[in-house]
Amino acid sequence: MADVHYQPQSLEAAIQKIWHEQNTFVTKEDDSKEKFYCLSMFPYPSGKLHMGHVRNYTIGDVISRFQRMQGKNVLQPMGWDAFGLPAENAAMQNHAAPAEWTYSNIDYMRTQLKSLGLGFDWSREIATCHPDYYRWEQWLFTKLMEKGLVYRKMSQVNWDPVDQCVLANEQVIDGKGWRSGAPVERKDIVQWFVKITDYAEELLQDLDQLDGWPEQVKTMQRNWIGKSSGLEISFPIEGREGQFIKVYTTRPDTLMGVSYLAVATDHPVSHKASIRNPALAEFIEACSHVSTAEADIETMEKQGMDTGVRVLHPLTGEVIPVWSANFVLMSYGTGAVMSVPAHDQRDYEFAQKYALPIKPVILPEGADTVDVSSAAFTEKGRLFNSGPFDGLRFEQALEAMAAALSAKDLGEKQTNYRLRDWGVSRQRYWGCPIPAIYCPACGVMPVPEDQLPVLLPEDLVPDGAGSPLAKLEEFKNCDCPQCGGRAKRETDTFDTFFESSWYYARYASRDCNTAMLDARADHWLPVDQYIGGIEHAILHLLYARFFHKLMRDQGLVRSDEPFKKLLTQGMVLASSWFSVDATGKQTWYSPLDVEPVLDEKGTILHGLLKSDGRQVQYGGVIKMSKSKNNGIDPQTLIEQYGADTLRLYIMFAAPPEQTLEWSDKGVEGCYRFVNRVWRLVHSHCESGVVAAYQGKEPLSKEAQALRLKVHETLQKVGDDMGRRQTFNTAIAACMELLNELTKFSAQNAIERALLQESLEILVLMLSPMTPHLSQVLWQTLGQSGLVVDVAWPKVDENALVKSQLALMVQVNGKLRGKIEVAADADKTSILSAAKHDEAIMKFIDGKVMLKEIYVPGRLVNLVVQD
RNA sequence: GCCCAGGUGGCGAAAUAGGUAGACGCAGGGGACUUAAAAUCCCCCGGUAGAAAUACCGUGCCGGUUCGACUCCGGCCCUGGGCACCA
Repeated sequence: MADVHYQPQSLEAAIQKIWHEQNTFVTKEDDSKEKFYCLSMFPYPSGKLHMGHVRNYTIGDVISRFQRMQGKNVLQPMGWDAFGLPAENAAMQNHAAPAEWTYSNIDYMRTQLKSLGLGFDWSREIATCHPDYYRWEQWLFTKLMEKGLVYRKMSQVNWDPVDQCVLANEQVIDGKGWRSGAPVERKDIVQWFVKITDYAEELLQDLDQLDGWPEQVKTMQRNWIGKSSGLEISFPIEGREGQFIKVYTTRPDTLMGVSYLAVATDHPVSHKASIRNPALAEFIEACSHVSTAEADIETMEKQGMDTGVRVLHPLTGEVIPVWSANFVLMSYGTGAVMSVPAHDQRDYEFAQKYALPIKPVILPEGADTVDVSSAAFTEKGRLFNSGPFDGLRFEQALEAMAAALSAKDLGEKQTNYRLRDWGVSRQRYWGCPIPAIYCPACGVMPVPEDQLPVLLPEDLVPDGAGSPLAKLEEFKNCDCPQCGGRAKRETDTFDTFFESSWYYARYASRDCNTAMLDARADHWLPVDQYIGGIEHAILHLLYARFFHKLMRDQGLVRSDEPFKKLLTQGMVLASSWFSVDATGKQTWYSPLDVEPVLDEKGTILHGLLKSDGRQVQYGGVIKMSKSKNNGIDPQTLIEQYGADTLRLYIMFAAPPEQTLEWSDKGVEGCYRFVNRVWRLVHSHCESGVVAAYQGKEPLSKEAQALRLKVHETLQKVGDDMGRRQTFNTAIAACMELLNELTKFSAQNAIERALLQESLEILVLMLSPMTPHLSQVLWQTLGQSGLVVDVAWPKVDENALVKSQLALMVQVNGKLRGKIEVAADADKTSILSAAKHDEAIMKFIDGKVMLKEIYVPGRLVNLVVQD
């Protein structure tokens, strides 16, 4: 035959050209077909595609193509989460405007996505930094202002005293600013908040209708929302008539065991007390040098100091000290907690450290003493040491305490949420301007609709010392829309989660310039399949759910939830290598430049640099990142093996939810497979294509077995790709089938027709993963048209009928043999066959049979007395 | 610290509803083809004992439920993700 070699580079470019010319993936609303909206999380345009993107978008593309072959009208859009911090950092480095950097990154990454053969509808492309996009979130925000769903309040940020700017949590390293190295300070500034807590209950309840979401993600969101019920209790401040410290507790049953109150270091009580207490002032100052990140606060050493303030127990009048403590957060609840060391472990440790009293008031069920000599007793039980409440259990105690407190007007039952309102202000330049105006005469007001959008000037270059917007007079100064006097514009920009909270809806109405969304949004929404990293399980997905409800209540969409089904993909990892120089500085090397050295068991000892043979240390298999220099560039692989091989490997190496460890050798294995498919199709077609076997003519035993395998595989692959979404096992099944097909040699015209049928099915099954290869081979097999428009092949039930079954036979649960039985054999004859099998008789001879178990189609277990 | 996952051969993994542990692939070993190499094709490949048949052990650790546990239950260890200004 003419030697036709597999040349992915030219082949893939040619197929991509056809898709482009025929507008293959441009999607229109079409009521004659079931719609399927398949969405992958849009990328931040960081410069170039990384493997995590490749994985995300390949999964989405495979699902999209599979669903299209099921006859659905598939929408798969793509866009750019284009505002954000990295653009400002790059701008500072290159002394260029973030806009320029962002747009050129977008252009490059778009060509990369196209070279992967992803079937996106590019006519719907969105970049969130474009005014046509962000004007609508400004508009929605002004509507929320009118509805009272946003407000301003003081809130803490990480402040770099040298660079005079607000730092993101990730810019605080060991309590110091990443650029200046100065210890961070906490600073209170006025910021905008959106009342997500007004929707807390609905966000919680509606999780129950998200059947297509992983349980794990729903659990995380439930815990994040953190609904609890308890009491809010007021402790009167001694000597200050009419003043109280309010606390919220979920354990009111322990109220009689309170030994102190703990308030945040930035609680008004702390501040007031510190005025005449230099030691306390110093303590509070010291505590202010910790980042605002909860993980930092929760893991630091618990410290506190007596404020000297005293409160009265609301029921007994007992005098209770008030401590200022670094682990109490002002932004949580009331910024104060009641401490019961006997029944809370953190309070216990704190009390031990500062020699505060530990008063047990709860007994374990059925016991008459409680041991708190080494740890708190944190379970619920029966009250004692609690005066009139002795003997009560939790529920009764809650009611009784609530009644007693409410009689004195010092407490009431309350439902609380851990969820806090969404702080959306950022003191940054490269973001969407918050559309608000401050007039000295008229106050704070939204920018009127006819003045939207508030345009972000795109030519500014940040210098690291605060937001350039705040320094730009022509941006800042404006006229008051009410009185016409001089006014100031808000110079903060939105949290970038704002943009990513509604982009999924805008794709449907992306060219609408009269409204945020139009009727097409309800045609496509909700998203049928959403795919993205597990790291977005809480924040992004919760904010997007919230935004959807805000848009619904604004009359923009009808559905309650944006994402019907969610697939959370795992990260892409690679091995890492480093060396340490005399000063302790680590240098990281690309895994491509290192030859691992193994011991005889295969454990990695160290590596040798391919360049000069220097020894380097193994840093384990970790997330691909720039800082660890262990990223693998997808572009190189596309050039070397083609997009199909890369796509196939990334889908084969692990199930989508799991982390994926990169292996160059694994890619080669997939390349071999692709080549084998190529060669088998060509060697079959060498002697001409034939019509596929239809299941009519009788087949030889071998041919029948092969056809069974083909249709079993088809059944499995359809199930794996559709219901199970385990693409790795689908590909493994295709590999098994290829192995069988390679061994089979067609002896006559009927068997050649069978091979034709088998190859057509194989090519179609693989097409979601290897769309270019399949397209070309489809034509080689004598077919015309686009594979993506071919209907998914149907399983021939007749091909699945088996006459014989292989059953495992166990004795006392241990595998001892196998038997072949007729497919329609009954239980009695199967058990008898098992008992008369030579291998089995050895194990049951002369023993008392206790039980005979037959699991239909699977196994026999004979239980005998030992 | 808190919340959520995961842990199976030398490696990535499979076992879908409690029923053959290790499919498929990688690496490795042996062979065929070749002047040779590459490519390709075939065979072997969890551990221990054994020439083999086979037996025993084996799914992070300890214990439990069951005729039968990678799978269910209780406790522990380790690794990863998130923790509200990275996206």
